[in-house]
Amino acid sequence: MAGRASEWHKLPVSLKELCINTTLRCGQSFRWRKSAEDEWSAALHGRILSFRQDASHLHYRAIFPSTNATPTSLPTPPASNVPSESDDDNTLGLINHYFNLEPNLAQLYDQWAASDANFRKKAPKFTGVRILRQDPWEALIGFICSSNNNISRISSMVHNLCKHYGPLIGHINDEPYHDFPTPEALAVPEVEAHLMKLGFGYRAKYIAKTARMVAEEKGLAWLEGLCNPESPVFGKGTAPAGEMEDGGREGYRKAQAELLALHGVGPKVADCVCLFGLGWSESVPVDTHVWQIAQRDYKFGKGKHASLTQAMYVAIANHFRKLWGKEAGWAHSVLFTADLKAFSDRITAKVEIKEEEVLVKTEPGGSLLVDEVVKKDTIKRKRVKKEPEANEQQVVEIKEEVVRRSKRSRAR
DNA sequence: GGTACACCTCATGT
DNA sequence: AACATGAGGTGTA
Repeated sequence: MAGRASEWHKLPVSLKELCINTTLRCGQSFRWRKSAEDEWSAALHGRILSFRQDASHLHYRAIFPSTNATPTSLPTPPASNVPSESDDDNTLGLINHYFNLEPNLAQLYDQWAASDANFRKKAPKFTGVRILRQDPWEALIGFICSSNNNISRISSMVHNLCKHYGPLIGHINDEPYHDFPTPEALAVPEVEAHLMKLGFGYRAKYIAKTARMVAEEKGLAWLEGLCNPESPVFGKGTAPAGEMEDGGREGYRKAQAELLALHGVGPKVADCVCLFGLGWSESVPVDTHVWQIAQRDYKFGKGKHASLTQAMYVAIANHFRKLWGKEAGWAHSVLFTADLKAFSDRITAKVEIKEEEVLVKTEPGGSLLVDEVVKKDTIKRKRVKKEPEANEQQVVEIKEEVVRRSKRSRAR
């Protein structure tokens, strides 16, 4: 049963300022599900949020539980952030906060482009990538799941956490949507064995330990206290965030250092939590992917036995901070996204179209090519041949072949 | 301090 | 069909 208030509203936003199709899929959040064509939904702050976007507007809808039950883990946004206008539940305030809509993104892109030729070259096809302001606890657990893992599996693991340990908020198309579980919910003794059974592998122990540590020892207030004071968990901050240095501001360095005490949290995961959950925009998480970018485009580690040591990690992060400044983590995320194979169609767009044309031409029977991104580096190509005359079974033959992206341009 | 190596699981390539 | 590799790493020796 759909809860209260499910009309669509809209907010004027250009695609250069926010592109949800990129931002919600680039691996900073693992919660968003496709609820319809060009529609993304997730349970957040005790409601189901859905988004669509066109060239001029972000369209949104909030569905609340039919019962006026107790609010979930996160506090209701303070009234100071309410832009008024029939927004008594402050969904608009939540959206402004979550999408981090305050900064002028086009201006930031210009700034990063001005100081970096590589950014200038790569960024134009990946405009509108915004750093989300996610809940710190959710970001922490999500990125603990990310070690030695890929986006599609991380997403399904996070989905499982919500499904088994998070409060049910509502349904869309009979699909249940759960909010993210609290630390307490994940601190119960059965969690580790259960997650193990759910296929979390060695991360089951990390999650169980970290949940207990936060729930019983450090407290959620400790985690939220690591936030950038200019960008607290919700609302507008007042306190200054400190002076920028090579290694980042003091608050960032402290947050990163404290997070390292948690099980399953190394430098990379800590930096992801800092950037995506705590509002420290200078945090530059260096994973194998960024390491490759640093080698390929910024001449790092070209030596013989170059490996991503701790020293190398810091050197790369510092280099990017010096290059792009206070929002280095943001700029880095744009380049990271540009390198994601799930988006590689944007790089090879022209080639793809040519291939299709050729294939259609060479098959006079009239065939349809449907490329869909199945996983990060593969696409599933369906060739659907249709009978010349229509009968009840239109699709006579469906061939599926899975091919590597990189090889495709040469194949055929 | 820097370097191997194991670690759960899943998908893909050989 | 078994085996290796890598996936947005971390903990340990």
